[in-house]
Amino acid sequence: MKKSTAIAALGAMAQETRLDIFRLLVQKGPEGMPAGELGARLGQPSPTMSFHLNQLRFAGLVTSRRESRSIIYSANYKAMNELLTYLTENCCGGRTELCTPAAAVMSGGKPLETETVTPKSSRRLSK
Amino acid sequence: MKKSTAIAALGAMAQETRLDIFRLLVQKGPEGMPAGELGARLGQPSPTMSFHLNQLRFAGLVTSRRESRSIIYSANYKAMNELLTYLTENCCGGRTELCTPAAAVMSGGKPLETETVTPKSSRRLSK
DNA sequence: TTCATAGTTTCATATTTATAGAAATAACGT
DNA sequence: ACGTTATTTCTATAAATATGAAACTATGAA
Repeated sequence: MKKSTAIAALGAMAQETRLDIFRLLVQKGPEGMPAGELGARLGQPSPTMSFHLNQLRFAGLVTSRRESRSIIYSANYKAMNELLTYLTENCCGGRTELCTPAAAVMSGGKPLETETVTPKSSRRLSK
Repeated sequence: MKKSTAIAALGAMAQETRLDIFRLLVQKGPEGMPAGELGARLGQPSPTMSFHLNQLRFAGLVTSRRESRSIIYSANYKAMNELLTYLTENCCGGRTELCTPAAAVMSGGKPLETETVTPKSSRRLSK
């Protein structure tokens, strides 16, 4: 992975709404989630969502596909994997063991605490 | 690790000069490196360095100590470890194996390619 | 003390990023 | 063709970030 790619990915993750988006998509799996549902869950207006989704897309962290009226976004696990690899290789000075996440050791660790996201504006999901 | 801490760390790394600084410090080890030498190696003026070093310090990624006239910065491996753990746990949806860096598997992998940093202004190091 | 060195802080400026209303576009049902 | 829904693009504005000159602070040496 090129340095510039890593910087783009880091910058994309370094923002609360985008980090929330990515976490939701990762939980959802390859099936993905439409932009509207993401916006409703995070309590963000659609232009704001569109902006952040674009940032994530340019950074290669999510992919999108149209499905009838909706546009479905999904997490790109490969990109996240490559980012973690980059950080591990480049920012742990050979001393890989010093920076290796605990989770990696116990393969099949705890199943991700689902710390529910609090929407800013309370808006209803799907009617 | 709190979400806000992770965002601060990601933001700190998402900038070329700061990523370069961190990589140099990680390579150097706990001994650390004075601000001046970092600036000389990266070809950045001191106020710029001071600014970026502060960002890294606020994000908890580096520590500093005064040693006579110099101020020595060192990488905080623990912080980087925690960031990687956070990303692995929160952004890999339980599917830890999908995002686990290869480097973590082959413990004691390749010793970090030292891709030399090109200084912007060609300035001499140490006289 | 005075001087040089190593760094920081202050400041002005330029650039980038974030937010959200209004308007435009796309896909579908009638 | 028309209305509805889903999302984007355009636009404006506010806020955060990056840069470097100039001024300031701390340390050690002459």
